[in-house]
Amino acid sequence: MSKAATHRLDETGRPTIYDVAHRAEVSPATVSKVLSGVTTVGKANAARVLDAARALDYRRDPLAANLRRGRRSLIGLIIPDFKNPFFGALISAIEQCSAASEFELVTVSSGPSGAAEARQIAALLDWRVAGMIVIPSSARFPSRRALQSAAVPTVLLDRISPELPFDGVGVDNDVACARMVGRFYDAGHRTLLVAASTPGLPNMRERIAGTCASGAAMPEPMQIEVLSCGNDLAAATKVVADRFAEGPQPTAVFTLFIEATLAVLREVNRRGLSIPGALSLAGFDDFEWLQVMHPPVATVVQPIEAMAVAAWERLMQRIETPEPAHDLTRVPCQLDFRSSIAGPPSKPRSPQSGGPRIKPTPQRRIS
Amino acid sequence: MSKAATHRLDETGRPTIYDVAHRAEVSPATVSKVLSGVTTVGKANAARVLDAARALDYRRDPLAANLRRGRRSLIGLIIPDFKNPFFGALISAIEQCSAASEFELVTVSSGPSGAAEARQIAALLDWRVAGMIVIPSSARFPSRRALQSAAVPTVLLDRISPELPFDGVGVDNDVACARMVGRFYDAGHRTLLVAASTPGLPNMRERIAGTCASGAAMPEPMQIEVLSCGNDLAAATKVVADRFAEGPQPTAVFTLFIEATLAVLREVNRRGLSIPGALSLAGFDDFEWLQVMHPPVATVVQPIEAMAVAAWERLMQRIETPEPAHDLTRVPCQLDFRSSIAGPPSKPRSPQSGGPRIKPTPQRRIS
DNA sequence: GCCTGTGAATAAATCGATTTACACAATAGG
DNA sequence: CCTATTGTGTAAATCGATTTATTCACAGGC
Repeated sequence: MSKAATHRLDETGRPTIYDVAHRAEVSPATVSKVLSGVTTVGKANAARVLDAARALDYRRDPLAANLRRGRRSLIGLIIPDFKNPFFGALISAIEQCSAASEFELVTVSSGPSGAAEARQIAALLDWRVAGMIVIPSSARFPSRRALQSAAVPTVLLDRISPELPFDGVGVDNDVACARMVGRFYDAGHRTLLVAASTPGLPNMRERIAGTCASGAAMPEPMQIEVLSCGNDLAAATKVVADRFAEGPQPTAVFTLFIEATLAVLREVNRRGLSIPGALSLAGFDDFEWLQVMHPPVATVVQPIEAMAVAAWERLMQRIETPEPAHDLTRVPCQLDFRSSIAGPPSKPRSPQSGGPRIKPTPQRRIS
Repeated sequence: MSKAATHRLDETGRPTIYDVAHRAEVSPATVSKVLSGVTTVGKANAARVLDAARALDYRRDPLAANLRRGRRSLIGLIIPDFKNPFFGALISAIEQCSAASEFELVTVSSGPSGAAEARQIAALLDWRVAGMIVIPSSARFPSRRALQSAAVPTVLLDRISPELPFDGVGVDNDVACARMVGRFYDAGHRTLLVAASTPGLPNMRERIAGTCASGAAMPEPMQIEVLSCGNDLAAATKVVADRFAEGPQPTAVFTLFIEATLAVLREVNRRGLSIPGALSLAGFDDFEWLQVMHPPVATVVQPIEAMAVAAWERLMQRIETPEPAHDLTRVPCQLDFRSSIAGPPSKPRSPQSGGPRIKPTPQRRIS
């Protein structure tokens, strides 16, 4: 009682549970019970507490509440890079899941190179998050030990691998790539240049594997060349430029990450190549601007919403049942075959001349 | 002592300050002092505490620490939309500032429509953040009262207005737009279509005002038409399409937000217009993909890094000196004049013909 | 009438750190 | 030699909530 009285006076003005208790003429314990929905409280008292809380505009201090109770009310989300709108869309979708739940979402980034990953995970563990969704920055995932020993429910997202001892949600990279390769094949291509990032990311490995396997399995096996383009746009631009300058001119390119797509478009521009006349192009990851290119670029469309929902639900499961199973969920990608893929130039030509023109095929999206 | 002993056994394994104290054979108070850098501790004891902390891999619980001490160690950042890479880059830059400081950054979004703004701000206030950086979702900014009465140091970013009682950091929208208008004028344009979002956002108002004022101030005043395109891509696409279908064919378009730029590019595509032959185009906000368009699109480049640094420094100032001044900082934009701006078509044509057409098939700049 | 069981409410302990107030020793000053 | 001062260290209170253990009243069973 004196606690409430003194407190009410010296603090900046936020009411505490003691103030509410005082006004409702009950004990702080009763207030706590009412506010957290315990049923062993009389109807009359519950109503008085609710009134008092409303009247004082009381909001519980999550610091104190979380400190006392074991389980915490935060979910941590770690993404590699805020600048990549694919991750942005993922955050957005996960945030929507969290808004409908009792948890609050905290998003931090590990930096494109993953330098901050361990630090950020440690910080989130310090805050005693109830669970984490992580897009790992590398296949080795050095923070795994910390996460395991902290026994925090964790779901890996997008870059998942069966070797890591966590639940995971990703897309069917191999299948999607295989289907895109099939499209190149059907259009008549027998050679394909694949622009990958530094292999080592699990999803990238799957994409490369799916692409190569599919190409090799064709009735007339394709000749597939994989290019390691690094992680960022600058590196990819250089690698792509070098490849176009040196090797035999590619007639079909499949870019496995968005920076590579940009890099190829730059090079195509620089050389004045025509798409799909001289070069057919398809890319992983879809963005609106790819549809306003000339011609629109065919892409593998990742099911962002479905990934977010799957990851969230899996995490909620693990929080309720903390058995450390590790299941991998695969969400199927869509392919959007736009007019950037056509047949190869009928004859080998000099790079400048372009190739045969075909009229743009109507856009269609298949599941 | 018994506290430490019991604790060490039943808990999941995180050492507390009592464990460290026990191991270093000092009191918890001493440990706390050493760890927070108080100097009134003997060298020998300090060293022992540090050793013990390292040996136990002790990490302080920020919940307990923040609960006890008045000031908190979190900075809240509220942005409208994670999907917009401009905001993504801003988050990234601010995160770098925070990494070099003692504060941790928590980023949440208010949703493109701002529906969640009040809720998110209230939640951050519950967590007793030390300060906030907010990109308001509307000019009215209904949360201002809550922020003021909580007396939390706050810096508004990007969408700032002298009417709001907070410090603010933004760009020189009017100047940048005026300069871009000058470029159109110099190229020979005397009419200009301006694609704005729903006016009401302070930055958008400034852009419109700067554009109109500059156009009117030219030796031969320009005729400027402002189009309200809504907030999202779908709305902008429709408004732009309607305008191109009905009015006199525009020969120069200045898009004041990125969705409008995309919408215009879509429409240009659909109609097979040539840029800059039939239509000159410039846009606010720069992204890498705008450079791989045909031709590359001229843009106003916002100084993202500088904005982040300015906002961070201003916030740090306000946290140290909590006087509720409200200063507005303006960071200058750069203009990147790319080849999407040229002279207007030499003769006016009928709306149906829409100026010179090019084939919808890709046509690169042949060097 | 007495004992037991149940529902409702509270006092007090607790989470893990910080801070205040005080104790104790060593040094300095007179 | 005694007191004031300074430098170090600790016991205990505290932040604001939750939870445990306990009290109290009342109803039912024998």
